[in-house]
Amino acid sequence: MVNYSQRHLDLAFGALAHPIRRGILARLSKGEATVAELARPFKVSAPAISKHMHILEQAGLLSRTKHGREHRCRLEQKRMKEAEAWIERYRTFWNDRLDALERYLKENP
Amino acid sequence: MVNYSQRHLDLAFGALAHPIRRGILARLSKGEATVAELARPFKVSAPAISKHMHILEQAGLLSRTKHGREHRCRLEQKRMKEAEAWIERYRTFWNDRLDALERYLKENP
DNA sequence: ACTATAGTTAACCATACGGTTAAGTATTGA
DNA sequence: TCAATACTTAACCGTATGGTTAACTATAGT
Repeated sequence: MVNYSQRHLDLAFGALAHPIRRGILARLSKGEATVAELARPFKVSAPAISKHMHILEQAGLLSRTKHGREHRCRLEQKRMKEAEAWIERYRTFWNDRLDALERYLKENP
Repeated sequence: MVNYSQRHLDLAFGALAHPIRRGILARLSKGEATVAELARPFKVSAPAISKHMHILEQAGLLSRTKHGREHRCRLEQKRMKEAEAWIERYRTFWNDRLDALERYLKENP
C-alpha cells in the first residue's frame, strides 16, 4: 500500500469536517459564486471565511479565479470523488457482512 | 434546517481525516478485532492508538465490548452512511452539471 | 503470590483549527 | 482623487490533534 492518496484523503475529509465548509460546498454545487456570496449565510467574520476557503482549496475541493476584485469560486470534483470512493469501498464490505448476518438469523431463528 | 446531524458529520469526517483511523476502520471491515490487533500495523505508542479509538468512538464509527482484559471492537455503520450520504447528495449535482456541460459541448462544437 | 499482558489515564509538548480585530492590497465607481 | 468594496494577511487567543513517557487498573497465566 503506502498510499499516495492518504494525504489527499486526510485533507479532503478534514475539510469536510466543518459545517461552514460543507455549507460552502453545498452552495457551490448550485453554481459558481464569489467569496462574499459564499460568506453571506454565515455569521462569522471575513477572515474566518477566508481561512475556510484556504482549507477547501488546499484540500483540492475548490478552485477560484480572480475577476477584478472578486474571486469566482467553483467546485473541483476529483478529491471529493476520492473521498467518496474510500467510503464506498468499505461500505460494500459492511453491507456484505450485514447481509450475511441477516441470512444467518433467518436460517437460524 | 439547523441541522442536528451537522455535529455527527463534523465528528465523522473529522475521524476519517487521519490515515491511522482510516486504517483501523479498514481493518475492522474485515471483522472484529482487539485494540492490540488494530494497533499492530502502526508504529505509534499504545496511548496514541487509544486516543484514535476514542475519536472513532466519539464519532460513532466504532463500538466495543470488554471481554476479560481485551476490548473487542467492531464497526458501526450509521454515521459512516450519513457521511457517505452527504457526499452522495452533492455528487449527483456535480455529475448533472458535468453531464450538462458535455451535452452542451456536443451540441455546440 | 508474582509477573506479563491489555488497555487506559495523566501530564506534557508542538502544531493545527477556528475565531477575533486591525491593518493592508487591489479594484471599482463617483 | 477619494471613498467604498472585495478580499487577504498579521497578530493574537483558546481549544483540539497527535504524539510522547510514566504511571495506573485489571485480567491472565504460571
